[in-house]
Amino acid sequence: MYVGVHLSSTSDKSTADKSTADKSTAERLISVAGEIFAQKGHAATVREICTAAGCSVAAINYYFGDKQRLYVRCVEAACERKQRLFPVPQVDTVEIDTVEIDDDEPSRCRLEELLREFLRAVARRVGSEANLPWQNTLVLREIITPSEQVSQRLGEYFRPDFQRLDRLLGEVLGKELDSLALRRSLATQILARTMFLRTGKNLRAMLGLDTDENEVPERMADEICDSILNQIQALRPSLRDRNER
Amino acid sequence: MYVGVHLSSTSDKSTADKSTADKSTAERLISVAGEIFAQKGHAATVREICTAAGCSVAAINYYFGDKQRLYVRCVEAACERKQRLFPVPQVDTVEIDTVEIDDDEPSRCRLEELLREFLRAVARRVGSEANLPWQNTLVLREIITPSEQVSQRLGEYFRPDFQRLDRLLGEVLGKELDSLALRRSLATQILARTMFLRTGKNLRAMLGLDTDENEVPERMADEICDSILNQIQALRPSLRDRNER
DNA sequence: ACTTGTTTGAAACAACTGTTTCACTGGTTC
DNA sequence: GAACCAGTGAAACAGTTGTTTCAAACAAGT
Repeated sequence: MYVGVHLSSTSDKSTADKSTADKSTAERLISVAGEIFAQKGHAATVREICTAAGCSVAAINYYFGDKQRLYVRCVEAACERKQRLFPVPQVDTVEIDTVEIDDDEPSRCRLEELLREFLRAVARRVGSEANLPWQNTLVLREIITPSEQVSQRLGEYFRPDFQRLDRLLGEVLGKELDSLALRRSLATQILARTMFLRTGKNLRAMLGLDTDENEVPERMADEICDSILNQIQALRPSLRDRNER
Repeated sequence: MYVGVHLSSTSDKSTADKSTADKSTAERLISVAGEIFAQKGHAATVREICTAAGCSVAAINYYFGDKQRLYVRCVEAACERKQRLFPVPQVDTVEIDTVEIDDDEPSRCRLEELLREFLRAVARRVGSEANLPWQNTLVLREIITPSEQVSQRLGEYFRPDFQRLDRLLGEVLGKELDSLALRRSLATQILARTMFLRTGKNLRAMLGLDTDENEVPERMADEICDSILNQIQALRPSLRDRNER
């Protein structure tokens, strides 16, 4: 019977993933299974996973208990790797609190640069397919058709970053513009355009469009950030008039 | 041996779908299989499909040849139903061509209203979960992990609508602002925020956010349209100065 | 009634599914 | 050496998979 203690020796290896070599069997299983699960979902079979990982079928039950728990572990590993490889810049709340919220121009510029760095970080996380070949696909699958066991765990991964974005938007808006509805509207727009960094590639391929040069995540993040800041600017009549000199 | 001529009698039934009653076996199979495929992907089994459809397992091979071709038929049926139930307003090119492209205010208003109607239509298509319980999910699955046989067929369904959006954006921009890069940028933004009408629901549920009242597709389409028009407006310095009186 | 072609249900098919068992490594500790 | 133990491979397990077969049911035309 599986008791679930074998993985304690593998999770502390903080080295980057080598290509299916010199990794432990459990690590190889996760990366190989993650890729196959991303492609085929639950239709992936334990035999093709183990053949690709170069081990016998007994390994899955030995290390993870059963196929379902291997799948859950793959999603968790995907989130962990996304966060570790592309960490969101920690918004120092102290730094924010010391900034005066009124129309002080340089402090607002500082806040806008923080938002830009944040958007670049999450754009890198979603858009860099080379470093995350299957992780984003697997997470996207769970977003479209959530399974009970995984979705709440995914929520725990997303929530802190979302709250950070929400707080950041509130600071950029300033106290006379800030409102829950406006923050949600802007955050929704950001989430949508960020997710499209991943889904848009396939959609463009379907439409037969040439993959444009905006593929670089930072480039797209800047476009999103400029768009958001312009929309906020348009809501600030006093500042706009000042710039219209 | 399956010869693929049985469906000719079912495709001309243009009535709306009744709930698994009085429909032909092939139609019941498509709607039931579509729902199960949307939930479980290719992990769905022919037996659970046929049990839900109330027929024997032989029916799938009799009407569709095999499971894979039933799946392809489900995706096609999803696209057909989406287009039939929520048709995109046919932009009358004659009407557009007769409109002068210069800064004539009422004609530009007319073009912007055409864009708004277009965005509302595609928002209804993507956002109305009551009338399309599984169709959008199935199509989204194929966008994230495209299969060779289906993706090009999906492209043929999407392309005319996308080209119509592209043309419409060019007209709204006007000849002095229009450019391929700008059109693509705006179209990308629109596609992203439209797709999020569907994916955002699950994401909000994961984040524990209360489902806001903006769920109404038209409401969201108007928000997108206003945002797009404002961004275009910001690029038109002459007009903005005129409105700043 | 008889023939015709279409549709269905039950059973059977081989192949494959996830999981378990068990013998057997290779290494460590007494 | 002997005893231990995490880790592995090969085989076997019962159950399920997609597909096929075949006889029966059915409606329609002659």
